[in-house]
Amino acid sequence: MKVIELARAAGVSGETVRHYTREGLLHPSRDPDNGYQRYGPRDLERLRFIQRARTLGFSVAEIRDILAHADQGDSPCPLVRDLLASRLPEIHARIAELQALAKRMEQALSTWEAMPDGTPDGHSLCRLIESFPEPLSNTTADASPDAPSKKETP
Amino acid sequence: MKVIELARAAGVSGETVRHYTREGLLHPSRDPDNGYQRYGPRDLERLRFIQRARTLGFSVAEIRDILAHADQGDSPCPLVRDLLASRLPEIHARIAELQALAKRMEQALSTWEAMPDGTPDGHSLCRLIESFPEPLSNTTADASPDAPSKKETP
DNA sequence: GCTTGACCTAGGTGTAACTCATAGGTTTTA
DNA sequence: TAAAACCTATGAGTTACACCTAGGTCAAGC
Repeated sequence: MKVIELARAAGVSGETVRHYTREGLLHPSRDPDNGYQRYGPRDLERLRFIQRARTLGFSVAEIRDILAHADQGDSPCPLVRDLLASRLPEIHARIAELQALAKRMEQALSTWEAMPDGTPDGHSLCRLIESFPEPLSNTTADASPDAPSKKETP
Repeated sequence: MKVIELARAAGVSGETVRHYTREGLLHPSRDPDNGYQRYGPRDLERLRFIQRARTLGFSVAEIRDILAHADQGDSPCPLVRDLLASRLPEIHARIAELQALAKRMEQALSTWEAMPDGTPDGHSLCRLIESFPEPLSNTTADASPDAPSKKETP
């Protein structure tokens, strides 16, 4: 199979297949005549595995690790389970965040209906946003020298 | 105020303040003595506005536009409302996606408990993932020449 | 035989919103 | 006075691809 054939069989773009190959998730052989990448049915299985793992929230790098374990004959299952278990609470947190966001947006839109559309007065920028509660910030001071960072689904 | 002072007052990192400044959301003056950026209380208000807008799901570029409108004396409100209204369904879709993801993950973890932890047999990589339904793929063929793309909250 | 279109290669760029690093100058504090 | 904390500008790294360049390959139709 050539790139596009594999891609079509799995329902992804050729670029995606090339990307996974560059990233070391797929290991095609080479056609000695023209240097084209050649994939076999095992690669299709592998690609489908990748897709399922992606829908489970694994990053490409994590999937590469999982596949590397499996390629070495080790069971990747404990790794997979750990990753899954550690990610799950993050997902739930993200859902809660987004639900709060949606709520704020809906609240904003409905507040709007009660407000005139005109230019906001004086120094105010947009009441709609200005009247919103601030994100829970440590308004006073921050112990750490710099970077109060917050990462999401890494 | 210097960078860090503004940053601490708003509960963000100095880098973030510098980033917003580079991106044109904040317009500090310069200390002629040493070239340091100088922010005033208006910048703190502005930064807090930015934070609220970010929690409402606006991108930095969108906020720059909103602020530019307001700086010109135009009401940014219609712009804000349109952005809000167009983004809301995307947020809901994203929530649904994440909920489905969480469900799959939980299902995976509980399926696991019924399975042995050992090396998966033969050619299987990880039953846990392999036994999952494939993402709804157009397994047969794809009309478009390439790139079945899918974007999320741009 | 030749063109056309679909495909291939490698490599580089772009995306979002920062974060981190580099290299050197300044201010504050002990 | 020296170290710690901060400042400057600039460039690179992060994710998972998509897109582009520039040039090579291949099958089909004329």
